[in-house]
Amino acid sequence: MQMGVGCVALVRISATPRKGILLLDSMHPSFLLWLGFYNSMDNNLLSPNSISKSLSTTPARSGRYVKGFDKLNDAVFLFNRMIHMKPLPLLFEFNKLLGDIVKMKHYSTAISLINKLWLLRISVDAYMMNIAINCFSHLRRIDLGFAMFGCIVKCGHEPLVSTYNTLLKGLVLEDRIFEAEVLFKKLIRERICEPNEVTYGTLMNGLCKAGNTNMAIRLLAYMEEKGCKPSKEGYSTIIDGLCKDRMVDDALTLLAEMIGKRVFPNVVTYNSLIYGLCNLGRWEDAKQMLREMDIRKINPDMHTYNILMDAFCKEGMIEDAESVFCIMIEKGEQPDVVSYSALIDGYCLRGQMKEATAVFNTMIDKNIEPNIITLNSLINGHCKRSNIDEAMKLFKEIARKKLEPTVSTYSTILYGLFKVGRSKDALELFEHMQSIGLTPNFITYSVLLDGLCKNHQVDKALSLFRIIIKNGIHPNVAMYTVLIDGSCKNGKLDTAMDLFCELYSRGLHPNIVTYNAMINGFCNKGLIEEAKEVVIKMEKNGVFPNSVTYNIILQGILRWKKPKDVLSHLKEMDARGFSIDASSFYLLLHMIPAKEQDSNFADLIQKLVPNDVLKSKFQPAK
DNA sequence: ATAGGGTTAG
Repeated sequence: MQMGVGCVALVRISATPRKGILLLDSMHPSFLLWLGFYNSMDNNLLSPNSISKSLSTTPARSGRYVKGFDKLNDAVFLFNRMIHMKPLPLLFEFNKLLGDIVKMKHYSTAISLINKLWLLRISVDAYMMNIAINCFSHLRRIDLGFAMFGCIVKCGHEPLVSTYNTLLKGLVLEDRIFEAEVLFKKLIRERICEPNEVTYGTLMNGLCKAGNTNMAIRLLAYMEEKGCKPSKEGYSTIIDGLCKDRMVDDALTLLAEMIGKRVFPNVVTYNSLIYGLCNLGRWEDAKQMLREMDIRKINPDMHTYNILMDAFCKEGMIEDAESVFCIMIEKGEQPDVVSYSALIDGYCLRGQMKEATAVFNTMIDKNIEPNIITLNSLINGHCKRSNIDEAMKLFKEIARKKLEPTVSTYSTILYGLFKVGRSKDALELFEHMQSIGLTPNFITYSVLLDGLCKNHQVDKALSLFRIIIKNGIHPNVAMYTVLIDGSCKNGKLDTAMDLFCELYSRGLHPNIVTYNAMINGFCNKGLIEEAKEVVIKMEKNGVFPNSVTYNIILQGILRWKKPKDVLSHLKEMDARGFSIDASSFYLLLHMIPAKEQDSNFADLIQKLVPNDVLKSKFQPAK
């Protein structure tokens, strides 16, 4: 745990006699310089004349405050006037103004203004300290927050619980949950302060974010034991964690429990539940939540509408999402970048790039700045349609818009490049993403393995697979399936069989796709009997062959010219209700000599070939 | 009086 940094020790700070008020020694021009803030910010967010700069920039994560430009301008202007008023306005006036600026998410501006007070040797109180620490947290610089904390301690002031809460929140925002836990335990063990419901709530949120909802639930029980009554925020945190873990019924139970204890849910609580229910496709239950909100006179907000729009779009129900879009406007909520992004993603998932682009243009017309997620969706849509040029155009647009590409951006582009066979470019991009400090994740690796296999670079995929495992990634069935399929299609049946065994030893279970890949491997080698044995084995394991399975075997029989097996296989397909796909039909036409096509065959084929295959000009699928 | 906890999009 870094409690303050070295440079703080060099700072001489003197306190005014009044408790809770800090005054810095005038020898130092700026606390930001002491804290190394100017030097350590790479993106120039805070250069010495940052106030004017931050006036001309909008916060990176939201386009919502573009309209707040004048408000920010006013706030900064007022602040600067207040500084020179005599007598000086009360600190709480400054704090209120700073609070407004923080609400507008102009964190570096707020820090600069506090710094200005500091420079003028105007005393700063604990509230203002909390504001500053909070701003550092949002800028992902909790190290500087701790440095500031060091200042407070240094001049002999007792930090408040809220100060610790703010520090905890900063750690949570940087995913440093372990350190947050350490700090929390230290507070209790050394009796530094009595945690309040905010302290517990912050830590519970951190635990949920780290995937440890169970521990968060235990903490909820613990705080009650200690006589600290959980607030609606505390309950909502756990409910949200449970919903994200898809344990929505447990979340609903907790909702009943909190109401039983007369802690009443608000719109945030319901938003989490609606998200969780929609995510499981429990539309009726989600509707019930909306009805309950209505009864409790809780109005849906922006998040509610966005959650619903997103859920509909993911289900391909864009028309319903558009209805929600209209309703929210009717109810006086302006759709924001999330609303538009949800719609864009919905169209992209359906491959309707014209429509997606139209929505994109609309949002730009409405002065709503697209963010990286919006662009990622569009890039994904173009990649899915194999339109890598359009995808690349947007990829370049990211830098032009001064946005930061994410790991997902790269994963998506990698997918697109592999899809059109540009594996060399993909591998270069993979190197590039790492060189700019982005760590590939599970999805990146999955895309890479799939791309390499589909582009006949199975050996590369296999050696990468070993590296991935060494790096601590736990492969799933899909990864194994990709490699098994790739191995089989490249004639490496032995490798495929080894992978198949390995998958079992990891406690994973092959699915229908895995089995089909293996069956295909045997068929490609002419080992039709072995392929059929796999079918028996998979049925024993509770995975049942599908139409693809039977067509793979049929094609194996046809390729390896075993006409005697054809009829019996077709009869089995008929018995099981499977039909002949286009590839099989193509092979049937070309490989069965005319004299073999007796009436028996003709009838069966007639029966097993669906009309759409007959009409498809008999082109093979591949 | 002013600060600090929970919700949405790839």
